[in-house]
Order: sequence, then C-alpha cells, then structure tokens
Amino acid sequence: MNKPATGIQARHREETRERILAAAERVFAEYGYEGASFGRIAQEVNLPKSNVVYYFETKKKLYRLVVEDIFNVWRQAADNIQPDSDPEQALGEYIDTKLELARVRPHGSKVWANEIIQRAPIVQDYLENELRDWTNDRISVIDGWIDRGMIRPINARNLLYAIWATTQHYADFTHQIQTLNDDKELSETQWSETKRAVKDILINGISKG
Amino acid sequence: MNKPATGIQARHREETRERILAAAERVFAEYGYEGASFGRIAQEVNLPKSNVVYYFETKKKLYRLVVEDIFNVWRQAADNIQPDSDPEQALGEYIDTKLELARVRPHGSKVWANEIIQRAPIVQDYLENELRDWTNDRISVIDGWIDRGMIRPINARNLLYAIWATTQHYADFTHQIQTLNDDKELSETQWSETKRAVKDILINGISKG
DNA sequence: AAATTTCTTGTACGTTCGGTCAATCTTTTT
DNA sequence: AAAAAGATTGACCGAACGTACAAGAAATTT
Repeated sequence: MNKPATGIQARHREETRERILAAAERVFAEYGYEGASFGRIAQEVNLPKSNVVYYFETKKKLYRLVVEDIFNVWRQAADNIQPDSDPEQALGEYIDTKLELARVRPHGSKVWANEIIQRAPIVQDYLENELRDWTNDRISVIDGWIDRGMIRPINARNLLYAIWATTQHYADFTHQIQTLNDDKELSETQWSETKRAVKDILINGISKG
Repeated sequence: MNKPATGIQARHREETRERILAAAERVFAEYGYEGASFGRIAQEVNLPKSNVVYYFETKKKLYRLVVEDIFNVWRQAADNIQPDSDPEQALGEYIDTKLELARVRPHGSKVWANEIIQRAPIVQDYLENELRDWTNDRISVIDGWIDRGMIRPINARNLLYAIWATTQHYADFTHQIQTLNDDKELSETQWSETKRAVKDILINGISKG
C-alpha cells in the first residue's frame, strides 16, 4: 500500500506526515473539530500553514485520518476476544490494553468521543460498516461463552458498552480525574490500582459463583 | 434569588431565557463550544442574533450557565447516597436516575463531556471546588459502608468513576449506540433492559458473597 | 545537465463569527 | 400622560479561518 520510502524526499515526506498527524490528534482533541485550525497545527510542528495544507489538502481529510487511526488501534486491542479464549482472562486483557491505550494515547480517544458526541458528521459510514460488523462479532463470541456456561448470562452488548465507557473514561476525562487527584497526574501505582479495580468491578460482574 | 416574575415583561423575560438556554444546550452539544454560534442558537428559537446577545451578553457566559445547570442536576441525583442508606439500593437508584437523565437530557451531558475533554477552559474553578468536595463526600460514604462490612472492599473512587462513565456513556455516545441498534432509538423495553443490565454488572461487582 | 516532478512558502480572497451600537418600540413607573 | 427603563432589531466592524494560487527551491528522472 505505502511506497517503500526510497530517496530523501519520500522518507522525509512520511516523517513530516507523521509529525503533522500526531500534532493534529492533539489539537483536534484539545479544541474540537471547529476549534482546531490549520494554523495551530502548523504552529505545533513548526511549519507554515500552507505546507500542512499541501500534505492533507483539507481539514476534513486530515481529521478523518486521525479518527480512523484510533479506531484501528482499538480494534486490534480486542484481537484476543475469541470463542476459545478463557472469558475472564480475555476480557481482563482487553480491559488492561484499553486502559493502557487511555494512558499513552488519550488524544485519539478524545477525538473519537468528540466525533460521536457531534453525531459522527465525518465518519458515519465507518460506524455503519466497520464498527457495526466488528461489534456484532464480539457480541457473538460473548454470547457463545454464555451458551457454554462459561460466564453468567449477562447482556453482552451492555457489557461491551460498560467496558468501552469505563476504559475510555480514563482518556476522555483525564482532566477531571487529574483535578480530583489534587491536580496531579495519576502515578504508576495509581494506574496499576486503577487497572486492578476496573477489572475487579467489571469482571466480578460476569463470573459465575 | 430570582425576581418573583410579576408583570408581563418579567414573565416573558424568564420564558425567553429558558427557551434560549434549552436551545443553547442542544447547539453546544451538537457543535461544540467553538462550533456553536449565536446565529445558530438564535435561529433555533426564532429570534434575531442580537436579541440573544442582549439576554446573555457573551457566548462564554451563556455556555457557563448551561454547564453549571447539568452539574447541579447530577448532584441532586446522588442525594440518596448517605451513610445510613442500604448500599445496593442507594447505588442502584443512583444508576437508575443517572440513566434516566442520560435518556431525557442527553445534551447537557454532552456539553459537560466536551468541556472536560477540552480541559475545562471555562469551568475549571467549578471542578476545583464544587466537584472535588462533592466527590470526596461520596467516597467517604462508600468507604464507610466498606468499613462496616456492608459491601466488598472495592476502590470507592474507581467505582464512582465506573458509574459515571457507564451511565454518561448512554448520553454522550447515544449516536453510536443508535447506529449499532440499526439506526433506531432505544425502545422503552431496551432502556429497561439497559438499566437492569448496568445495575447487574456494576452492583454485582460490589455485593458480598 | 536539461526537463520534470515534488515540495515550500507568502499572499490573498471570501466567509463566518462574536460583539457593538444606535434607532425604534413596548412596558413600567411616576 | 409624561418620563424612564427595558426589549427588539438591523447594520456594521475587526479578527480568524479554510483554502486557492503563484512563484521559487529542491529533488528526481530522463
């Protein structure tokens, strides 16, 4: 798909694109779609505005790439939710991975949240296809576990939503959590404790006996 | 605090202010702070832009009123979390109420989410005072329950976050949920099932035995 | 090394927006 | 009913934004 990046120019192009995309994720997260501007993104990567436009043409196209990226990262995080997995372990790992993503890539999550809150004006087609199919697959797996008596008969869809909501909360509401933590970032220890506690609460809700 | 609203003028003023506030909540939710404009809000209530400006002076002031309003509604929803309440019932009612608010007033929740995602540029002082005190009070109550052996020793703060995240998810991510529900609004039955399932998952995580 | 393609950058244009202001109309107070 | 206060509205302004464009610099291809 991508060119192998021979030559000085091609290599430099990829590098610049990546830098712009990273900055765009931050700026879209912090200011919202309308609030973000080419000017501010350009400033963050120390390039003239017109150069950023040259690489991505329109704000909409740049934004879409940012949104699709975070979705694909999340999709991978659920790879281990398979019919033959151990439910508690698979979901535990899924929660761990999503919380780790909330920690190291909070901006992508915020952009996604913003897009959904505003009724997906840009990526609605993505929701109707990729997201819908992917979600239904995961629900089938969980229902399969229930059929085989491996977990309590909970509502698979609402469980999935609870996991999404809780894990993404730590990305989207970072600022609130930080304020309630006396304006300090969560420490290493607090993150571990959070992972343990979230699994404790959610997994306890599904296990038998 | 408010004038008793005698006379035609005063009554009409209150009425107009309310209509504008309701429209502003919708518009801020749907377009974000930057994306929302006096023009669009004015259009929704069929008034000239300058009249809306006359009532609220600046966009910031109007926005702040909207944000404070939803916070106060949420605060009330937790009134029954008291030391002498039955934990499972009190938290169950809290979840029910918050889900009902997610259903009937999704816009306020979205505005709050947006504000927090963007690092509370307008209401940071609110977080530092009202929200922080209120949260610590609730955590004390839950820890009290744990001390008296009424629930499992879970992490009270993370439990609170899980409840917020999960309930508000049904407001903030309405559009995604609807898309995954074949583009249909959740039915009466589905809302009941959701309330049951969310309580099932979260409350099961705290109960003893 | 000449020709071609790709990248860089400053300028400029049309639009939208928040907010001001003054003129007019309506309600309340005296 | 005269005077004062409050409400309504259209016109207007300066700033910011998305993006089109042209002209030159650099890299690549021939």
